[in-house]
Amino acid sequence: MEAETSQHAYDPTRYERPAVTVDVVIFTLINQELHVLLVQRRHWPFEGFWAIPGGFINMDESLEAAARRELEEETGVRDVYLEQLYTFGDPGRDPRMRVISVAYIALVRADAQKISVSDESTDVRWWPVRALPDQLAFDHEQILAYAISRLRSKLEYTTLAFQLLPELFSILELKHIYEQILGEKLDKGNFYRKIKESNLLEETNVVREGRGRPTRLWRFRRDRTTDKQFVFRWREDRIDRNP
Amino acid sequence: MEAETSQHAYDPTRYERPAVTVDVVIFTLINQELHVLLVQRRHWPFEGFWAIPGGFINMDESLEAAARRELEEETGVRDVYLEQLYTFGDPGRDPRMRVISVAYIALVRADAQKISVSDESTDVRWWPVRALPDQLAFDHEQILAYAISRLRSKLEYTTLAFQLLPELFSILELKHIYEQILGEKLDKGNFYRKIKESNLLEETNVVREGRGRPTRLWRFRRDRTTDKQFVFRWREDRIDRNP
DNA sequence: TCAATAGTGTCTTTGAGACACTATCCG
DNA sequence: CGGATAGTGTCTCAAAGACACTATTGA
Repeated sequence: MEAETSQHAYDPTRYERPAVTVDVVIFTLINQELHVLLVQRRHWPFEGFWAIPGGFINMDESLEAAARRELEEETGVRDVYLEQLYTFGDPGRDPRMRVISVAYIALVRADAQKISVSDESTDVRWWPVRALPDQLAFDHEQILAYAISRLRSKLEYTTLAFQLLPELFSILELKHIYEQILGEKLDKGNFYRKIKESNLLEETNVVREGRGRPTRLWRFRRDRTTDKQFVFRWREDRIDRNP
Repeated sequence: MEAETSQHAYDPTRYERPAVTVDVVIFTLINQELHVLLVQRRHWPFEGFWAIPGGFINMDESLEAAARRELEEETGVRDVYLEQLYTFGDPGRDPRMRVISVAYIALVRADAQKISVSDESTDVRWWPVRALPDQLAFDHEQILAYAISRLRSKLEYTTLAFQLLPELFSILELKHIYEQILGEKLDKGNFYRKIKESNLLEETNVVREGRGRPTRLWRFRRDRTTDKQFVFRWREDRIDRNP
């Protein structure tokens, strides 16, 4: 219950209030590799450090709306997969004041992220998750680590990976993504089998030529951008511990 | 990143701030049935409605510490399983002001909850989740529904069920809990097999007499109260959608 | 003895994984 | 033809489920 813990009425306005921000961990795939968007801070504290993009919530918008606003401000992208990750609120995580940060994960399609992130500005960058900056601002290392771990575990039992792919892709490309993110090699035959059995993909007539035998391209069946259906599961074992 | 969205420095203090509360959905098992603790509101808004216990955070305590404080205030119980659920922050969910609520789930052992919840006070009650009040205060129906769904899905792939059990219990009791919470009958033989293979339980010499053949009692192997090891998984399929 | 509850054994089916095989392109 | 990449078929083994069986108590 809110604003009332014991038997008497409370005056909630007399409480000191923390600041509330929304931070968005934005993932995309660049050259088949998982990247995350970070911004470089220009002021104290943590001046020069890289940080997860975010900002204060407005009093009239929902948390998710705030996350979408931040996302669009940073990348110009809308209608992407967005999910609340966790809320971080330890005292002292920001030296200026008490800040509660509601962290979100966003998945941006591989072909969409080109639109965004103006190339000339050096203070916003896609970082490969395998080679992140040594130190991040605030407790953002912890947030990012948790985001990556959650993404990994969710990919194992959801269709989330499709959110990262372009409209058309080959099955072996998809396999590659899974390998990237799970960090292990998968068997080609078994992958073909499972993905076909799942019936989540739709064959197209499009074929892409390459060095060897040309590849058939496929697309994800349902409305991709906002799909939250959790159907396909590559592997059974996954763990999502709290940070 | 916090307190800085664009290129210039911000004065964060000029932002209006929401109130931040922590709500704790406290589960326990009474007569083998899942119950949740609710408190009845005595003041506007939602006077007379039942609500999830919670309260404002102090400026010098972490979110989890606030949740533990609330939990102890309501039930007198410490050292229980506690996990952050989700953060609810839609504008208008509290008519008095903008409130961000960080919701937690707590699991209280079956034999512990007797200590708590003074019987004479009618404004704090354990409610069976199968027969909850029609309407709850604020958006607490949504919070509670999500908590139950999360609990269900987590029980399927974690050892969380043990957190609800007393120190000693029989395997068929454990099976009963799983059936209760999953809402389906499980095969006795298969349950015995899986639970033994998991090696999570430790046989005791204690035997409980009943109507038929006496039952051997078991205990959970590791430090139970704070154990977060996710090892035993009754079934593979689980889904945890956002609320 | 039987009713009641506890606990075990075993057969069948499913599905994951390993891995060898075939297919189609370019040169 | 051979190298390269795409895609298929099939065997094995382990785990899940169904279900029949045995065990131990009290009345």
